[in-house]
Amino acid sequence: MQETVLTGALEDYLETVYQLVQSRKLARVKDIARARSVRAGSVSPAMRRLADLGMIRYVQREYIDLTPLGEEHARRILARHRILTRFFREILQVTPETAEADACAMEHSLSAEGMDHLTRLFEFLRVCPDGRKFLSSFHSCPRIQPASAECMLHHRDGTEAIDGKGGTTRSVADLKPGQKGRVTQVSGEGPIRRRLLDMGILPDTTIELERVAPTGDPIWIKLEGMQLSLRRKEASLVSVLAA
Amino acid sequence: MQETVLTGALEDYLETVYQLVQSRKLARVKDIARARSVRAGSVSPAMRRLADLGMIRYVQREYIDLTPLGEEHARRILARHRILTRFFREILQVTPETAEADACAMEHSLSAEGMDHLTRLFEFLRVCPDGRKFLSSFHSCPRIQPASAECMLHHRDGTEAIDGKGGTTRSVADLKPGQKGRVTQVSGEGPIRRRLLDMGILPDTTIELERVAPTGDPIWIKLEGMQLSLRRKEASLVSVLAA
DNA sequence: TAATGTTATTAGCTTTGTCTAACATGAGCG
DNA sequence: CGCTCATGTTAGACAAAGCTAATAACATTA
Repeated sequence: MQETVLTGALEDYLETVYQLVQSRKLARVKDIARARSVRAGSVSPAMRRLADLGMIRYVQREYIDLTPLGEEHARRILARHRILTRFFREILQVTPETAEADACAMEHSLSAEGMDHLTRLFEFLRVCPDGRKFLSSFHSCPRIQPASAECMLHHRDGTEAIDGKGGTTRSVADLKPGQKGRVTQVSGEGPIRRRLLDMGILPDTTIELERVAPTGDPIWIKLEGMQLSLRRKEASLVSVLAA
Repeated sequence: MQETVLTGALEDYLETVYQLVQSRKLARVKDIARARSVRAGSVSPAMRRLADLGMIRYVQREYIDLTPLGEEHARRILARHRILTRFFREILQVTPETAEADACAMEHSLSAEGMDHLTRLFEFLRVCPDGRKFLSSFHSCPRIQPASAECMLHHRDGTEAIDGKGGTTRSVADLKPGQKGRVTQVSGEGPIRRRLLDMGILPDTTIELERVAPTGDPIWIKLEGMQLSLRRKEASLVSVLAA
């Protein structure tokens, strides 16, 4: 009954124990090992540690039982897991396996505040009419699931909306050296899009064109204080609002 | 130049090195240690491992430099960090420090697919008119920032919307033993709301009322195959659509 | 009762990542 | 030239998690 804190791995064990106790009324070392894809030899010491923390009642070689404290923790972790999985699946629409894996990784690290606000976002998207409308236009966007061309129009509208008082939208490739622009949209698909995002090019970041190679092809930009070089083809996919 | 993979900690070091090189043109062990809040003695071996992985050029006692490979990795990690931070701050509106901490924890574990879809969601919310409209109603909701009562109306509408063909909405406290309901809304604030969420009570989960104590106060429910007990006061905050 | 098989525990080893404390190196100064 | 100080490196310890292999404790079966 120490006053140490649960590590991620211990939280996982606790969650597993809870699920086993719920589903088949008993948790044995062997089942826990199988559920967590770990050898039995790793489970015993983990159980001892959980017992030291006052989370489980653990008499060697007998069945494992949660204390009220452990049950409370386990439920909290499981609830986190569930809402994260649902967020990834229902809102972001990633594949179920990825959703599961990402939820697993996040459930131990996300702050209470982040979790709380994410939950509110989730509820809002599912419950509020604005949210539901948004969600359906998000999910039907060709960028996520090829469907209608409607969304591209939205994007064009969006540019206007960000724009506000009618600045000129152009691509980074059309800026002149020394000119700055605020990113309104990153087009492109697949690896090329990923590359642009990997460089930190996102809506509402400011880009300054530093210089253009004599041939016109590699283009050097400055972004959040960093120099980067872009192919002309890449640069043309980034829409900016000249500032 | 091994073919091992970067661990989370090494990614953090790499990110730090990149930022130091960018901001002050040189990365020394001491600066890295300070930036990461570790002792210098922990940095040296980490640098050696990064060098083994071909991420940095590292001559002992001299300044540290990124290889093109390392630079690519660092940029990707940093971009993840930035978009996660922005998502937490701008979309979820958590406090800046929490946003930073949560982004830090997630940047190493989130899958490429999850990251990609999250980025699209972010862009959509910032660029698409539906998204922008939704976002502003989300942010002005009294549950996030006490403001107008407008959102509660939305919620009421939302219930209708989830409802669809006009079932009866009531609170869990009003169900009869054996009756089931689908959660449409979780009201309440602060710890009591947190407790309900910690038990896994979310929109669109199914709850069955198992039994009610003779006095009427503790209420036992079944949720995702688990038995839970609720105070009457808590149960009355959960709206369900009788199924 | 003895033999066999399943399950749990333990001991010993590995990796990662941290710490402290001792030691090394080089720069600047007296 | 040699001292001192800031900075880097190394060695040794420790904790968390995992693995394997040996052993212990039951349970079943012959």
